[in-house]
Amino acid sequence: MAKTPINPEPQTAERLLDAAEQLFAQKGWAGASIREITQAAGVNVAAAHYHFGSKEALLAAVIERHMAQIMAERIRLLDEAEAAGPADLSGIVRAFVLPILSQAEEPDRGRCLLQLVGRTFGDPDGPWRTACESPVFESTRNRFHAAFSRCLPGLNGTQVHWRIHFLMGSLVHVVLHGELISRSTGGALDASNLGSVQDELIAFLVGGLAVDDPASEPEVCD
Amino acid sequence: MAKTPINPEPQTAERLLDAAEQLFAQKGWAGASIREITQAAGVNVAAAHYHFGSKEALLAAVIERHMAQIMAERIRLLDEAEAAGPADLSGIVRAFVLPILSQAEEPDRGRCLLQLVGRTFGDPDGPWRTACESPVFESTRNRFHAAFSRCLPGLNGTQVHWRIHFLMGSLVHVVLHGELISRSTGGALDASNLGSVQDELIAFLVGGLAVDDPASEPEVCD
DNA sequence: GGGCTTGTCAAACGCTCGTTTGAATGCGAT
DNA sequence: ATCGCATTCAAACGAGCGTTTGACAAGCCC
Repeated sequence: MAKTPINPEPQTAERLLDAAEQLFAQKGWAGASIREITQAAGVNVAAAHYHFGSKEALLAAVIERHMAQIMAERIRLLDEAEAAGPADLSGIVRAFVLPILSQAEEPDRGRCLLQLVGRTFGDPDGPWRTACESPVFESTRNRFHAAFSRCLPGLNGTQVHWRIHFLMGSLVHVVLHGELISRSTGGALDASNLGSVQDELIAFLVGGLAVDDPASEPEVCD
Repeated sequence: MAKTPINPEPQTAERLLDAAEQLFAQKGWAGASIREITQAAGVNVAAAHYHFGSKEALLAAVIERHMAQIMAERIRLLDEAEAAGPADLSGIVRAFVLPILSQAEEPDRGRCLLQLVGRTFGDPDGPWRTACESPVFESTRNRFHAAFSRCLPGLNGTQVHWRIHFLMGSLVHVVLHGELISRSTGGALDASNLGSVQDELIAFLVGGLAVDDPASEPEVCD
């Protein structure tokens, strides 16, 4: 029961989680092997199964280790934004987006975790999908759906739902490929321009969320 | 030289491409095996290496088979939109988005191919990335960058570049997960509502692209 | 001390992987 | 008839996979 670590190396399980996080993010579920992970962690192959039971359970543990904390941070920011009455659209978007983006800033663990979770959306049936259907995700999504709906009275629930997913698409794309996108414009993605990219993203998302219901204005005008 | 097929089964290579497309899209690069693919195609394991040389080359052949055609369709629509003077924002977005979405409608091959390519963005270093850095992609991106820039005179090149990527994120997300998103609202994603989802997406993207430069208006107002 | 649990280790389990081989087949050209 | 070429096939290659096993060391409780 982990009363006191017995051996001189106290954190086998945590080092496994670290290595698994990084390698799953880099190579994907099928691409990263238990042997690679245990070797990177400097532990025996059997240790992974002893501590987690299976490769799949190891992945689930990696995701759960950090994702609930991001959801909590989202809720905290939303509470903060709604402290003085209903929040405006920009505030809700920031509460949704900033916990992800600030995690993406720290290159060591944060970005790996996010690439890992972002890959969830690209792997249709792997363990990723089921791992991300936890109630924490569900409740957070409901909370934000309500906040957005309050801010966008002209839209019905389905429309809000779709727009949240449009938002998530842009967000995931930036987290996964921000560095590559930035490099293709000539620059890097460091502290000097990361803030402005975040502002650009938030502005884009607010602009998209706030457009009028296309069904109510069938005419196209620029 | 494929003068005339000799054996009674005329298209071994094409059936391999079909099966590879579907299984790569379903299971990912490392998740789909040559044995699975050749079995689904009803051909021998060695046929894959005889016709394509390696698993990696097979994937490249799959991508190249359809992606250039989507790019050509994008350019065609953009030409059409610009036939009578500079196109408006909505017209450019439609030219960029519709070839993808209409492919996504046909469940047989189109959607598989798009899930396959969409996964490209989620697989950092696999053969996907290099396969999608072809000059066809490059030139199409440049063409649309110019069109968007003309439509958004208040933004510099880097801003336009980022906004195009925000757009691509939403687009890829919808293509990959449209069915799942739709199911989570209770309905399916069939012909009855697919058109409205497309309109919603285009409206969202136009709204996001058209927002003012956030750097020039530092104040937040809803 | 004698059990008992916890953790680690090397070794092996059966299996699937991508790839290669070499023989067999069908067909046009000489 | 004979060669050459294109194509297919069953079988095998070595490597790596996830997982299991059994032994062994170290601390706890009686």
